[in-house]
Amino acid sequence: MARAATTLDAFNAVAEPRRRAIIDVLADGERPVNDLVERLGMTQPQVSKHLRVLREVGLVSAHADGRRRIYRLEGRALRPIHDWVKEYERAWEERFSALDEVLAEMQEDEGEA
Amino acid sequence: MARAATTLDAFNAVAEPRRRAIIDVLADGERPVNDLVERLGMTQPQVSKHLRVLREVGLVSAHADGRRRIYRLEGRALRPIHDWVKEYERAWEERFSALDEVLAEMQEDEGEA
DNA sequence: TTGACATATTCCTATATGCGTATATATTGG
DNA sequence: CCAATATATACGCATATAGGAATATGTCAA
Repeated sequence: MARAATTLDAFNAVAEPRRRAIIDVLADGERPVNDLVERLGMTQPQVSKHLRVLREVGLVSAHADGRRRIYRLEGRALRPIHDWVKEYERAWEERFSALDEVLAEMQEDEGEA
Repeated sequence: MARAATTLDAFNAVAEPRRRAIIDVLADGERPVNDLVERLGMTQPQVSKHLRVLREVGLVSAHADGRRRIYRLEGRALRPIHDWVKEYERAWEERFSALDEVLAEMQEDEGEA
């Protein structure tokens, strides 16, 4: 078996640094392909191919504007990643002392009840 | 060129679902390899190989305990992922929609007036 | 229609993968 | 030392990749 497809989910799509770079640029607003090409210094086919992957996992959407295609970030597709990794946030937030952790958990339990 | 190495960074290491599963189990506390094997229903070599990848990106550490090796989660290696994805959090928190933001600001201004 | 522009797709190749199976490398108990 | 246990590594395989180059598709302008 080979590695999972990049188009399997956001985790795989986003593992590629160039695709994260594209996402970061699109975070400032929608852009045509050529803008990304210039801004990122990658070749046009590469950008188009990366955009295809991002489209297939729902991370970007596109609409036509004349002969151009405007790409827009669909940030909510990043949510599964955020939700998963957030669980581990306290691992590096040392302000969560042992006591704080207990208190936080107690509050969480209350919230769930 | 092929895909980036899974050991390149946490993004790539974590793209594999089985490795996330290992991380999720280790979140409850350190465990020897065999525990992971039983708990996750994967073969022992597979677990060892996934652990190797996780070790190489600093996501887990290991120490010997007799003939066993106890693996521990190093959650702070997930921080780059968290930091990156957190930037996009408001994309799905609809309470931060553009309109809501404007309305909230107007109300704040009224209150101050 | 023709040509220029914008984007997508195809073909090629080297490469790293994840899994299975088999085997190597500790470490312990007797 | 030997056998048993625990883990790591090696080998073979099918597969999907990222990049480059070339080309196809689509759209506008005159």
